[in-house]
Amino acid sequence: MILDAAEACMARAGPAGLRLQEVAEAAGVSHPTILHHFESREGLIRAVHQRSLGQLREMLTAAMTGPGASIQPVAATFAAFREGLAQRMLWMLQSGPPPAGAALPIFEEMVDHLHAIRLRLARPGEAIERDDTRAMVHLTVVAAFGDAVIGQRLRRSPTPEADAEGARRFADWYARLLDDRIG
Amino acid sequence: MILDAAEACMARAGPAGLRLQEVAEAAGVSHPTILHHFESREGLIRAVHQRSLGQLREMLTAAMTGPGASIQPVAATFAAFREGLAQRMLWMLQSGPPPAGAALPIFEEMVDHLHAIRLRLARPGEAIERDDTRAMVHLTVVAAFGDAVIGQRLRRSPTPEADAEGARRFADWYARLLDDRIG
DNA sequence: ACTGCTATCTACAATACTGTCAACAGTTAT
DNA sequence: ATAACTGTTGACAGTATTGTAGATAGCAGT
Repeated sequence: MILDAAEACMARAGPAGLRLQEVAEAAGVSHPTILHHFESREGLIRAVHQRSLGQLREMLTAAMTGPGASIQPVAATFAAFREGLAQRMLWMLQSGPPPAGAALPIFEEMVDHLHAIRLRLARPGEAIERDDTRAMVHLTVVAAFGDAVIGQRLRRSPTPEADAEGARRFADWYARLLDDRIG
Repeated sequence: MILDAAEACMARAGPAGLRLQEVAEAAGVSHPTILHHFESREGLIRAVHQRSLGQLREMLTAAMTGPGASIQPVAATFAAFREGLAQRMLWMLQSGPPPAGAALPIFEEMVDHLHAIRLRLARPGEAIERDDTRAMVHLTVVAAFGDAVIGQRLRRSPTPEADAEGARRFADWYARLLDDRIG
């Protein structure tokens, strides 16, 4: 699939470093074939982003609606960002302004979701601020994103496996931190 | 200055999108002059990263050794990342493997610094885990990085000024969250 | 069978980009 | 003054990259 090949090439140098010849070779076609399907180099990049946007929504929705109140969803969010979501968001950011609206709706859904949980768990008379919930979700997203992008450089793990384990432990630690704040 | 021009050009498309002609024009010189000083395009990019590395260390040290136990340093860290530190780290990440060691020492210093504060504030008999401190610093760095890169897209601020204000409020909120955990 | 459509290819054109070269000016040392 | 060195430049070479054109093959509908 050409889009997969394009993503693989972007992994090396980002959207600006994408080369049609390279994508073509990776996809096992000639480069005019790519131009035939996507109009231009820019069109190919747009198509990659379009697909990424759908995957972003899918992965975050799955993470959010999983079992558990906080630990599980937070761990799933961190995992999703590590498994390519962060890189795709990065590529979209680096390709100029977002295609209108883009990722905001899913973020608002996450806020709604967590706020409902907090209201359900609240002790009678306890005030639950929506801004507070929004900040929690914001922190979770930026931390998951940041950890996916630079986390590996801060951990001094010798192997990728050890790094993945360290990332899991950090996500769990963070989930408990959030839990203390929620409960 | 050529390095400033190179950074300005990178701001558009990252290291992979850097064009010597473009840098030359921005710097007011011809492109062979750049090659004369930096050997090659790669050499120019390396030089930019070398300088960025020094600035990174400088900014984080300044943020860390500022007044206050937690609120001020955390706010300063977030501000530093927003003022270009995050973008420079991103460029370094996108230019292949780091030049050996690179940013780790400053991270360890931050852990030491915060851990000393925690030990000083600890009630007698209270156990302070170093791994816990490390996780706090890790969270602070990845969150500051993440907020600098994607924070603007999550806030729906109409103007850059409003966004900056929102970022400040979020940094304060986070600093208080950390304070509760420390104190 | 013929027509039109789609996907694909090879070959090519036009441009963009990096890096080299020889020349030139300014500065410093002898 | 002259030589050497440094920083700069325009012109150029070689290659890479995007995009175009025409030819070809497969396939569906008539």
